[in-house]
Amino acid sequence: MLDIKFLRSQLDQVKSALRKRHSTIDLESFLKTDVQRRSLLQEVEELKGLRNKTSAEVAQKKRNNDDVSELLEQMASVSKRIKVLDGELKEVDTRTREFLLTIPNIPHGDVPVGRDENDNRIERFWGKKPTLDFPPKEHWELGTDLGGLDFPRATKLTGSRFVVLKGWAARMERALINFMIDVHTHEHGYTEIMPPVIVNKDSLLGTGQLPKFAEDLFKLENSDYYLIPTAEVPLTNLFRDEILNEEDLPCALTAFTPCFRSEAGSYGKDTKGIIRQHQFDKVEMVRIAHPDHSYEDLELLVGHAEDILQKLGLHYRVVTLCTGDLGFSAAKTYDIEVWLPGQNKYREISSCSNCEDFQGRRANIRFNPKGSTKKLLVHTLNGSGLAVGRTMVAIIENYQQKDGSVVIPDVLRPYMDGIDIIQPR
RNA sequence: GGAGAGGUAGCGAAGUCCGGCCGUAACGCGCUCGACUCGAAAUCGAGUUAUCCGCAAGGGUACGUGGGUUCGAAUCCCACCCUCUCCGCCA
Repeated sequence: MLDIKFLRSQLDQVKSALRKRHSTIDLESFLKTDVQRRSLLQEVEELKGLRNKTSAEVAQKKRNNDDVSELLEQMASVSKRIKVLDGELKEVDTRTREFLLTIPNIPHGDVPVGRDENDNRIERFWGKKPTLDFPPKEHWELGTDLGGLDFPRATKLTGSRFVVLKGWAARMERALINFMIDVHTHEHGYTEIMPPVIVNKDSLLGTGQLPKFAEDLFKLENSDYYLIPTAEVPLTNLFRDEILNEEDLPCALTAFTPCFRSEAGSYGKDTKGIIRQHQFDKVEMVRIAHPDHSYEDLELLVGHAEDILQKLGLHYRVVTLCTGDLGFSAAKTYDIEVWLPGQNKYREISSCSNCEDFQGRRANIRFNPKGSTKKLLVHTLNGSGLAVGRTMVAIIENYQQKDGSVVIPDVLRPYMDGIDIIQPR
């Protein structure tokens, strides 16, 4: 959510930011509502001031046994008027708030202006593509042949875009989760959290999934509960409506959770394999940061995600998302794209964002700066560290051998009973 | 699911029966500053809600949420939400 004062005073800047995002939000009619709101507010506040003053007078006169009938008569009509105006004001207030909740964040000045992923800026590469002296296979073919991925049965159990992991694949999923969490907690200074994976509406409003993106979520019937699309939601909302101490910043949290996405509007995309599922595992990192240092924190965060890929020996590149590709709540986002030889493509495996105070304002997360009584909004950052299923895809495709076997990366072997290779049956 | 208790500032909590002199909200804790001290503890003193409109002066709002009664509601009435305790059920 943007600061309404900022919106009023820096209208041109906001308009230009929205244009860069290719957003078609109508600010003009909103501003008219805002003017209306403020004039209503002034009128009703004046009347309430009068009412309060007169009420005190009534109390005083009654104590002296003076006649108050005239005052009571006057105030009856004032109160009626207040009730009418309060009703109008409430309606306008609701509209204002709902509108503010639909405006996306303003991109950071460093973010390249562009339309879609083709305009993203490549920042750096790490590692090299593996040299394979045979035509590489895609992960679903290898995974199925090796008996680890079972798509038909997942379809039977549930439907499309689900998978059953079996044997070594189930084991690798669990190994990856433990490996990632261990690195983040032992080497990167994160505190591990096991949050609920079902959250309420306020939490989703706080991080920006609602009200605009309800169709992307799974909602539970007969309640206002939703399955989380990412652990960013529970981790960031841990501090909703709280006031933190300045010395507790930055607060770094990590969590493994399953994530649930309806994937509405992605019907033709990635229908094969486990790249795009309705349910997937992810290790998430969240940082609640001091506003003066949040961009340093963003570099740390993306570095922590990169470290996982480096330890696994997977080639990747880092890109800065352009304005057209940027998510709703983010001011700046780095995507990490891992190389997939089977698909002959770089694919997103982590997304690391600084939301600045956008979520902080929505979720009302503040901190107490030393030597000041004024409470300030925190900056919030989140990043995958990493998407577990996609990491398995990357391992399968990058470490595949000519005979269809898959070598296990060194760092993962202690997590898999020392297994060094998955052999075809 | 049943019974009971509760929701007031950063935290705990008084106030609710009996509406106005109680929301810049008693009292306690915490926090900040100061005094004492070589320093600290203890003690003493001062300060400390948030938010909105307004250039300002000033004013408004908020006692879980939403309604109602009233000139006036933390306080009375109605509905709902949440938390805790006990009972039942349950991995």
